[in-house]
Amino acid sequence: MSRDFNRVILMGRLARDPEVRFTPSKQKVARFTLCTGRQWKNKVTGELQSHTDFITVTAWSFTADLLERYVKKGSQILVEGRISTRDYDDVKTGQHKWVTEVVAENIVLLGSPRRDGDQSGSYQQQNYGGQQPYQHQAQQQSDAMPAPDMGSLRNEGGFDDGFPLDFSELGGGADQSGDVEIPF
Amino acid sequence: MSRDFNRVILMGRLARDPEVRFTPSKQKVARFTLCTGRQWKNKVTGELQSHTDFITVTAWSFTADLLERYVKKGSQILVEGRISTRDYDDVKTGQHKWVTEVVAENIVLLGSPRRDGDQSGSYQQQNYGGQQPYQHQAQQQSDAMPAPDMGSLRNEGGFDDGFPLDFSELGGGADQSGDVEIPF
Amino acid sequence: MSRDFNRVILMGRLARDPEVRFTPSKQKVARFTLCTGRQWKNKVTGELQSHTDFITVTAWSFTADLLERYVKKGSQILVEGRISTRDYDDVKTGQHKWVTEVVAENIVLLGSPRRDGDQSGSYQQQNYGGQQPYQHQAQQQSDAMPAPDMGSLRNEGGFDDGFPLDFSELGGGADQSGDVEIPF
Amino acid sequence: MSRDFNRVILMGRLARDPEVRFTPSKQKVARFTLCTGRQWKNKVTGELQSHTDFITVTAWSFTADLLERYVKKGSQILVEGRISTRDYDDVKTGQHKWVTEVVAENIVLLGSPRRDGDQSGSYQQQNYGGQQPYQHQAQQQSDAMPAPDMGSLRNEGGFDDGFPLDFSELGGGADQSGDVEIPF
DNA sequence: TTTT
DNA sequence: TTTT
Repeated sequence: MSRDFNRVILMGRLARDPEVRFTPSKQKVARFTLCTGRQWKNKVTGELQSHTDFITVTAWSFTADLLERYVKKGSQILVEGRISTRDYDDVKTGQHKWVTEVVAENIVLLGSPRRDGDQSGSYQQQNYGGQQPYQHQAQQQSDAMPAPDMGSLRNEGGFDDGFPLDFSELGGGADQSGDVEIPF
Repeated sequence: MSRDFNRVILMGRLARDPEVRFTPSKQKVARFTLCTGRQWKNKVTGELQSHTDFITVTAWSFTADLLERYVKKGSQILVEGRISTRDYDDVKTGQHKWVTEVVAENIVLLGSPRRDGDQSGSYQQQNYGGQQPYQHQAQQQSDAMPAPDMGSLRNEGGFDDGFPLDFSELGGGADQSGDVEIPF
Repeated sequence: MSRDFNRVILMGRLARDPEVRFTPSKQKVARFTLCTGRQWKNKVTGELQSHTDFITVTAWSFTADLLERYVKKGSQILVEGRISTRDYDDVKTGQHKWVTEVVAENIVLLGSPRRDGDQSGSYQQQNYGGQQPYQHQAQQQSDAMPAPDMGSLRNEGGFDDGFPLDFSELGGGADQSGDVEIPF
Repeated sequence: MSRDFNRVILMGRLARDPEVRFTPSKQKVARFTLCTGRQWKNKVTGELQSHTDFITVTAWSFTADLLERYVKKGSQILVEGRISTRDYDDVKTGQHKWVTEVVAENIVLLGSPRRDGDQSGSYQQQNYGGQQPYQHQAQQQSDAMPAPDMGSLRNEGGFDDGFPLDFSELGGGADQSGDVEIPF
C-alpha cells in the first residue's frame, strides 16, 4: 500500500480567517478554505470562462500556529501537502459522509489581503503578541515598499527579514494527523 | 483570481474499474477511485499505523479513452491533475452538497492488478479491440518477465513498446471539463 | 521509455532580466536564472544557515513572450516545468559538457522587484505597447494598493484584472523545444 | 529569501548502480543518474521523436541507505526532492564550474530492472544482509505474483509487505546536505 | 555572471 | 559515463 505517492501544491487566497481548534488530545488544528481560480477559453464559442475551486485545507501543530498568527481572510499562500479522505456518520441526518481535504505539510506566505475599506482597519487592530510581522512593517512604509509580501514559513527552515528567526516559542510537536480525531 | 496554482500528483491503484459516461454534449468522461496508502509510526506508542485515502478522479476525452482501454480495478497509475470542487442540490435529500475531486490531465500507466484467484480470470477475458497491450504480452510470459508494467500514456507524448504508437483512432477532442455538466 | 515522469515547481526571483533569443528556425526562447533560497538550522551547532540555488530556466514561444514583456530582474514568479539535460562539445576548450536546466511550461507572475533608487526609474521607462500592465498601475497608486502582485499567465488560461485578457497579439506557436537547437 | 519554493518529482530508471560515498564528517551520500524519457510528435513533419534526460540525483543518510540496499542499475523509482546548485573550482582545468542536481528527500521504489541474461544472475547473487526484500520474495513466486514491484520507502512513513517494517538499524541522522562537503 |  |  505504500508504493504510493500523494502530493498537492496549491497557491491561492483564504476565503475566510482560519478556524483553530484542539483535538481531545490537545493537538492544535487549523482549518480554512483556499480559493483557487482558473480561466479558460471555451473551445467552441471562444468566450472567456472562469471557475473558482474552494479547497478545504487542514494544518497541524507548528503549521497551525503559523496560520493562526500570520494568515487571515484574503491572504495569499502556497500550500504543499497531501489529499486526505475520511468518512463519518452524520448524527443529525443519519447519513454516511465522505470528506476530501488537503493536509498542509508546508506553507509559504505570499501576500496580505487587499486593504479596501474596513478590511484594512480590522487588520491594523490585530495583535501579533509583541512581534511585528513583516507584513505590518510593510504597511507602515507602504508608499515606499511595493511588495508587501510575507516571508516564507517552513517547518524545517529559517525565516525572512520581518519575521522572527526563532519560532521555538511556538507550539512544537509533530503532525499526528493520522492518529487523531479531527474536530471539524 | 488567476495568480493561482493548483497541481496534484498521485500514485496508487484503482479501487474499481473506471466508469465511463458521456455528457449531454457527447464529451466522454471516465471516473474512478484511486487508493493511496500511507503508513506512519505513532509518536507515543511507537506502533505502526496505516490509512488509505480514496480519491475520486475524473478524466476527459483522450485521457478517458486511455483509461477505458488500458486501466482497470487494481491497476497502478500515476495521475497528474488538479483539484476541482463543485456544488449541487441533491434532489433526493434536498441538501446542498459539495464535491471535491481530482481532474486528471496526464496519466502514466505503471502496473497491472494483482492476479490472484478469479481476478486473473476476468482479466484474461478482456478484449482490447485487436491491439495487444503491453500488459497482455507480459502475462503470457509472466514466468520470465518480472516487471509487467504498462507503458506511459501522455496526451502530448509518444508511447512505449507494447502500446500503439498512434492513438489517432481514439476519441480526440480537448478537455472541456470546465464548460460542461458532469454526469456523475 | 515513457512510463516516466518529470515535473518541477519552483518559486523564486530572477537574478537578471530574461535574455531572449531566436533559434535558426525563428523560435523565440527566453532564458534566465531563478534564485531560490533555503534556510535550515545546523543540527549540531544550532546556528541558522542559508543557501541560494541558481537555477537556469528556459521558456519557449508564448511563455517566452510573456517573460519578455512582464518579467525582469527581481520579479517573483512561480515556474512549472520539467528538468531537461543536454550535452555538447565546447569548441573553445574541446571539452564535452553537460547542461541541466528547467524548461518552463507554465508561469505565474507573483510580484514586481523592489523599487529602490534607479531600479524603479528604469522600470517606469519601459513601454508595454499601449497596455498598462497591472504592475504599472500598482505603482501609480502604491499608497492605496497593498498587493502589487502580478496576475497569472498560463498558456491555456485567461487573465487577471490589470492584464490584457487577450494575448492573441503575442507570438503564438507551440513549444517545439524538443525539435530545435538551443541558441545559448 | 525564504518566500521561495523548490520541488521536483521524477519517475524513471537508474542508468547505473548508485555510487555511495562518505563526507569527511561521515555522512553517507548516494549518487546516481536517473533516466527520464519523453516523446513527442514533431509539429511540422509529424514524426515521432524522443529524448532522454539524464538527471543527477543525490541522497543522504537514511535515503542513501535505502538506495544502497534496494536499488540498482535499471531500477524504476519515483524521486521527490529539490533542485540544488553549487559551484566549485576544478583544480585540474582551473575552471570555475556549476553543478545542478536533484537532492532526493523521498523515494518510492517501483520496479526491479529487467532480468535478461546475466543481468538476472547478478541480481540473484546480491546479498541483502539477512533481510529478504519484497523484491526477492517476488522472484521466488514470480509465476504467481504478477507485480513484483517494490514497496515504498519514505523517511517518515512505514513500509510494505515484503519490506522490513523497522528500519531503525539503518543509519539514521538527518539530511545535512546543506552543511557539508559533497564528495563527488 | 546572481535575486530578496 | 547512461536506463527501459
